[in-house]
Amino acid sequence: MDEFKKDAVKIASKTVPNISDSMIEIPKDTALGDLALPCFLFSKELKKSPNEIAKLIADNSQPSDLIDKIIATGPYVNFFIKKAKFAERILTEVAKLKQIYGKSLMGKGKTIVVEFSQPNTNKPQHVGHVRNDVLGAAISAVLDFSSYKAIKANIINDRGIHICKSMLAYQKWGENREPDKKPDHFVGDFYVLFNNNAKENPEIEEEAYEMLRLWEAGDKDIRALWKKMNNWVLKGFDETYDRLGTKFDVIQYESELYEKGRKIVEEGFEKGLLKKNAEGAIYAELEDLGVPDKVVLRADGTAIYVTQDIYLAKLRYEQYNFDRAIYVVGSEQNLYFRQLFAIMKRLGFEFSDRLYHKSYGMVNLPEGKMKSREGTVVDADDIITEMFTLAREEIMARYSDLTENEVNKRANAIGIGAIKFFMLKQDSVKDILFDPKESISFEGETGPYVQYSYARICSILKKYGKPVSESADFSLLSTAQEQNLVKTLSEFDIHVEDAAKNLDPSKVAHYLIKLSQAFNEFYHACPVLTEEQELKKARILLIYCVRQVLANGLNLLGIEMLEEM
RNA sequence: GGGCCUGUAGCCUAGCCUGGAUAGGGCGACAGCCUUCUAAGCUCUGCAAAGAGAGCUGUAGAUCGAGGGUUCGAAUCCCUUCAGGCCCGCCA
Repeated sequence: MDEFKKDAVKIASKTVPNISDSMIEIPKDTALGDLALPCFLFSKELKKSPNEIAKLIADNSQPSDLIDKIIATGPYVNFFIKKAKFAERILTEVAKLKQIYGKSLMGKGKTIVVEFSQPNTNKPQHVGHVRNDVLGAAISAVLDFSSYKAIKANIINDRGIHICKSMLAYQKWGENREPDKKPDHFVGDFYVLFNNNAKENPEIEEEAYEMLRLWEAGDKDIRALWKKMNNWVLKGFDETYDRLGTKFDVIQYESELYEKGRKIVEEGFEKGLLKKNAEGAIYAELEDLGVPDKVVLRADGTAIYVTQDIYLAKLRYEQYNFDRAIYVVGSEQNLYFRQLFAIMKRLGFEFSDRLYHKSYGMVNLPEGKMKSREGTVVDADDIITEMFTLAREEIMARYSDLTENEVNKRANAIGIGAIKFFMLKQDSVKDILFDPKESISFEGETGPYVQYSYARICSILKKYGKPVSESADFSLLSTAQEQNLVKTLSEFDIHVEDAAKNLDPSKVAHYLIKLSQAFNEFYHACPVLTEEQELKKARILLIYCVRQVLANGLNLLGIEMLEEM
């Protein structure tokens, strides 16, 4: 499109000086034109109304190689591009670049660490984690596609008071049993048990703290129990990650970092950068940086979450020399991250301004807020299973001759695709209401809708049965639906760039809906296989390109494609 | 009490950063359509009833939370205000 913009600028420049590419807009409605120049800005200088100026420019302009006609509409000069030329440019490019169509060089040579997931090993992951996992993976994929080197980093929160609570409950009431269900769920039950019990017996809270002290002191029995239960949970997590297709480049464990965090804190205190309060806890004074003070080491010397986070940031910088480190964490921790970043600044780490908190809204349920302590959460595994089952039923209702294997493969792609798309399609700052029964439908703006469009194209291409030709008579693509499809294809890179700049995969999701809609409108208006030779050839190339771009977009969101649904 | 975020049709949502042409989608409702999906079968390089649909079209539905300001022009920028969410732990 840039080429066409430049031409429009060139044409208009004959009448009005100092026009830049960036002044050219794309009209909301294609009926108005393909490119537009608003004339408000020239009004003052030329002492004429925008409408007059627009008319002047239009009257004074001649069509070119790329531009077909120039018309003034109100205060706008609208350019109509030569559709065949445009289709030729776009379709040839897609067919040539294939899976790298839309890729930009924005982040060439730059490294970004993307931390996400951060599970706690005292309980299974819930639906909120699914949003995190899916968002983190998609952001990483979008950055990769924009030529950044994205490092997917997971930090397992495998130590701390909450872990001890599950452990204590198991010690008291677990009778040394082995897991009789998915092991992370088994452990999570003891966390709930602890909290239920603590309501009547608050003294067990103190017991948990005692256990944490023993743990930090390296008590053999406690460490053995900890190891055993953590391994159970981690095994359960692996299964969940596997189902979601979540992968990491690096996994770190809080238990291996906190000691070094404590060292940094103690050094910071000796240097006078950190203070000690009356009880003996070390804290950072941050008022001058616009955030409340924050304790970084308990009075009894045990570490808290931020202790290891300080070291982890430093470690990552040493390891990767990152240009940015992004923390994908829920909005309830907005203040925490402002404090963490301020602490890093206080401690004199020059990279502190490269740290960024990618905040996202909560996942709510119709019944209200989830509380893991009370066990009122919807587990990630349950929702995955529910969507899989739902997809399976839909497939079974349509086909009866598929192998069990094939049904499961499709159900998996569709069910997981639906969850991912649902989690990614809206602005991440907003809370979402997740009604397991109603929220995810397969109709409307959904993952399956996009997958279905992809499958439809596969079906046509399969029936066509011949190799797709990269050349065609592009002037035959003359209907509104075809031209709209071409135009939509040309916009892919803009949306990917937007997604990368804003760390916002929802831009890609919206684009895929738009492209799918454009395709389905085309599908109904324009037959492919029954057309005469030349037109068929052109349309085949067109849908082949659509399929490619759908694939490229779905890949960014981590959603699988199916040749048949 | 303070800080941060959100408010767009019955419901969900895009647009807000970077102000411009009638606020774009989706669900649900109503009225239609269907040729590529699945297809029994047939006079079988083709034609296909019917079905399904996660397909398409149209209709109705919006004081862009409210008020004020800036501007030629405000959903978009600024101020005030109301409502909701989150946070203000030596939890994570």
